[in-house]
Amino acid sequence: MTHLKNVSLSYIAEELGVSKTLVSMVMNGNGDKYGISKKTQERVLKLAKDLDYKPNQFARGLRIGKSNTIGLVVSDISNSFYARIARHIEDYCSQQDYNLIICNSDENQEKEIKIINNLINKQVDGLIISSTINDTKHLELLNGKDIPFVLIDRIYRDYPCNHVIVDNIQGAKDATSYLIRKGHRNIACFTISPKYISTQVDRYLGYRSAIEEHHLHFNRKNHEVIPRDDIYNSIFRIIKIRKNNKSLPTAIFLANNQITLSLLKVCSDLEINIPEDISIVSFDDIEVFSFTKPSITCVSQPIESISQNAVKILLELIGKADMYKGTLKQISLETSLIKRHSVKKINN
Amino acid sequence: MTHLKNVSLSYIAEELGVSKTLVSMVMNGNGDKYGISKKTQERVLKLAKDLDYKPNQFARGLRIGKSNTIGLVVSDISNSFYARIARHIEDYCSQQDYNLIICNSDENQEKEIKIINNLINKQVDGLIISSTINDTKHLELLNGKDIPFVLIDRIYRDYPCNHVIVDNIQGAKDATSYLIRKGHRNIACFTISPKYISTQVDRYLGYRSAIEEHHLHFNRKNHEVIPRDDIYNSIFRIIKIRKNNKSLPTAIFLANNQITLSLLKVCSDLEINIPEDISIVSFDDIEVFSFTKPSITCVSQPIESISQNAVKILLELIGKADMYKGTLKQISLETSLIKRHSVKKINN
DNA sequence: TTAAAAAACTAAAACGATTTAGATTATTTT
DNA sequence: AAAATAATCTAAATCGTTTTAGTTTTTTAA
Repeated sequence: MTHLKNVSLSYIAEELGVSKTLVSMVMNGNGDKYGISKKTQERVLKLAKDLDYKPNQFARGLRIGKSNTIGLVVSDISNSFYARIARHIEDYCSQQDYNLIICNSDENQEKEIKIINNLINKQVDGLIISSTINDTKHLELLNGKDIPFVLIDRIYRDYPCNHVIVDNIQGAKDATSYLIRKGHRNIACFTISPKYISTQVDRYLGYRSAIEEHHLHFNRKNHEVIPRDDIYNSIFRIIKIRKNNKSLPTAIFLANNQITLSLLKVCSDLEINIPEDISIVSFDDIEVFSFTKPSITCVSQPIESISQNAVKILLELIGKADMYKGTLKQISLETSLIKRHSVKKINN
Repeated sequence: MTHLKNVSLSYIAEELGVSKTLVSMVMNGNGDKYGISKKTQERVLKLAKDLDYKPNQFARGLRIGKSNTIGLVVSDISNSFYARIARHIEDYCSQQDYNLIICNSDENQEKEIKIINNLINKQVDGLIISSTINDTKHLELLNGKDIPFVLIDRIYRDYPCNHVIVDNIQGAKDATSYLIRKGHRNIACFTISPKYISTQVDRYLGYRSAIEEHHLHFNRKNHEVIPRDDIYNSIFRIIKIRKNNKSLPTAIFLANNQITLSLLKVCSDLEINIPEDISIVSFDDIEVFSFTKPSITCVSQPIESISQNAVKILLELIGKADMYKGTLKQISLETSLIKRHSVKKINN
């Protein structure tokens, strides 16, 4: 393979004795539209193929203002939930000839702002964001620059925009109701900080609503917000104190998979048995949950559907920005309760 | 925030009544070098900041031929091992102002070729690849086009190039020797297809070398290659037959984490207890392994170091391609054996 | 045979940055 | 005050596409 200088439109045009306009038209499949003769089209296509011509994306992007790249912003791609989301998003993107730039915000607001600016700067055609930010300035920025985006997983109650989420309220309600049906009356709920994140708010709401609908006593002290940067220790403290007090709940609804993992360790360290001493239901179905002893009953999110819908909406927005301007695409998907072995039936 | 037309160099230049050459120089931090007066530099910087000027990356890329983007090719980003690799690679990249495009090959050779072509086409500045391909044509292509790349995880014995791997032979040897030291004499080894992948070859070699060094009887039948697309069933069959035959080994060295996960299920389904009936040591330390009952003894790879070294080498190559031409950067890192509870001591 | 219509093609501008090769202006030197 | 030098700054080409507004050539119609 000889190492030719980069093959450009002009080079092909020169070789064939035609204009680069013509070559461009043919290469973009518009030969017929512009009335280029079949014979010429074939000549162009043939040479382009022989020379392995690849249009320069910088030049193309400069001219038409599109990068065919979208950005994905999540807190941590190594978190199994986001890893699977990312995997499916990449699949759907690549099917549509889009590439995916993945960035991690680490639940750090300034970092996320930086990332979004960087992605704008990189001229991504659109963004899929699971945002950790408390306000909506970043979204206003995107709207101001007419850059399409879709929120996933987490949303803003008072700033409507395109999103694909899961019905967290219902999911949490299902989980809690299941515990109630199994005879539990004293059920705690652990959410994770920062507490403004919509998923955590909604899951708490769902938990609470199940408690109330079943006319159980609602005890404010049964809700704990676990600080994200010290999960194990804070759970350890909470459980230890309650154990000493003999005030352990009979069941806990865990609104986040990281909390659940730490709780498992804590229980093992404090010699508390699941589900004999405490029953648990977790949000998210991560791989680990089917391998633990006992395996964990949990609320499963339709990861593939979240991903597919997010990409679909985003690409539609990118394709015809004006057409969708003003319309909102908001999707809320159902969760499903996966019953395993972390819940014990109690007879009252 | 008024929605200005995109701010360009020329716009800033016009506003200030200077040339865009000057603005470009200042914006690239070359004001002093080209003798632009401090006062002018400040004026430029100030206005650029006020207008939130962001250089157009297409234009810049077109001119200087750099995208500040690198591509990462792995088989599956949702696999916890690669998810963590990706996470660290993204960290190091973003620290150096590079973005990361992640692609999944699905262990499909044609797909990987397509991906690499697409990434070349996208003008990535370099690639980090964990390749699934059997030959090296794709690498020759990259070399032909002078696109720097670094292989991770998997390499080609007879096609030397830059790489960062782990000493798989030693890791497997450590694992197997540990089993031997625990009194095991009949040790099987399960690797995963495709069998040409260097990691699997090397781990088998390490296993074998431990057996031989300890003067144990080497039994060819103790090595099984599990087909990647039917892991559970094929392990099920193997174990079931051996169980019926009473020819189960006392221990198995599992050269891949997916095999281990399936084996756990199989053992549970066939009511074989680990480590009482069979001891196991796995390659890779994935999160699950500390949560299973029993927890899994395994060979852990230094994921952060692999990632960091790969990025470091790649960025050096990108920076000064000619300087490194001909030199090879090859790094082999040490693994460590993490002792948990999946191995039983046997008294002979 | 010539004008009109249709078919096939093209020149040149534009996108927005970088960079080369100079031009202008200010300051020193003699 | 003229010449030399230093300090600032700039015009224009360039990267490789796409696209607008044509032009040229061929065919058809009268």
